[in-house]
Amino acid sequence: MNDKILELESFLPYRLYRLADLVSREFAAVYKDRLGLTRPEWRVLAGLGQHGSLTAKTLGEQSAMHKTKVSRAVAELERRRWLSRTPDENDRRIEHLTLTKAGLAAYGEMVPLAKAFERRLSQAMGAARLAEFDYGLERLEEFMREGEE
Amino acid sequence: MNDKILELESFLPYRLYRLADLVSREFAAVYKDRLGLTRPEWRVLAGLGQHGSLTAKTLGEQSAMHKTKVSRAVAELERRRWLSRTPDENDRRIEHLTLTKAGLAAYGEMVPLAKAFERRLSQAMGAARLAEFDYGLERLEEFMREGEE
DNA sequence: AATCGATGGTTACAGATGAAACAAATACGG
DNA sequence: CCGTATTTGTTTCATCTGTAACCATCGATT
Repeated sequence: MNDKILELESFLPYRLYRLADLVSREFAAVYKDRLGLTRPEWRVLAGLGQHGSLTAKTLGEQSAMHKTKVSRAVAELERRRWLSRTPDENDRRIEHLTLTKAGLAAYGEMVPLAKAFERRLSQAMGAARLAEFDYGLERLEEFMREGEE
Repeated sequence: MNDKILELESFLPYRLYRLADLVSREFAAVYKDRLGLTRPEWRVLAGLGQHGSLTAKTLGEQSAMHKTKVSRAVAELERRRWLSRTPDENDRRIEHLTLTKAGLAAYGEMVPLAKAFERRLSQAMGAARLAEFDYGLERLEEFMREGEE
């Protein structure tokens, strides 16, 4: 092993990033073509579809997005009337975000597409392999989160 | 399994992207603090450090970057005099890019840091787990590349 | 209840990004 | 050769991004 040289193509951070980028772009094509959404917008839709109602802050945590991304994505979905804001009764800084009928319809359209996409990915590995891979992801996530706070 | 709902936190594309983003940011802090590089610049440095001399095109393929990113990163590293361009004798569209002394020094400084970073990641999983994980990455990469061309 | 720090969220700004248009050179079919 | 298509690389432009500044509100302390 030459330790003066780094093999980029087997460097874990690079491989991870490249794969994630590739996968993410491919999937982005789905919701972009279909619904004209950006990634932050898709994540907001996904977050609210899954949880029913969230504040901007919780939404950001739940979907790992910077608050400015959340703010802008929410504004856009509101403009389309795919979500609505309900002021909190006790804390006027907060608004509860909920999908409208139209938003739910869009979400309902995306869910099977997302699942189909994921299924294709999973099939690229076997089910057993996938479990191992998932576990690896988990360990890494956990490791990264430790170093944080 | 409710098939009307997608669990974002276990959705593979999302998990991959989130982890890659986290890891990438953390590592970016290293080369940013240390050398003031952006990610594209770091990749150019890494590509040339590893391969000695490349054209912009090859560099782009080798490091999975859009040609405009390559173009700009190369321009910046040239401005710093970390790399130099040598015109190709047979094809005047092409320039061969090589690191200067200063560029090599920076690369030499980064390699052990990169390896240390990767080692810490690897240790988050066992060695056996890592092999499985690597294999999973490979399968996914391959699968994604198939769908391409 | 007045003050002061923390919190939820938006906005302004500066930098990074990719699609598309571009320039310069080469390849290739007639 | 000539003209056209292709390749390499840069630039332009419109969009996306995060940092930092900001505003309004809340909570705790006095």
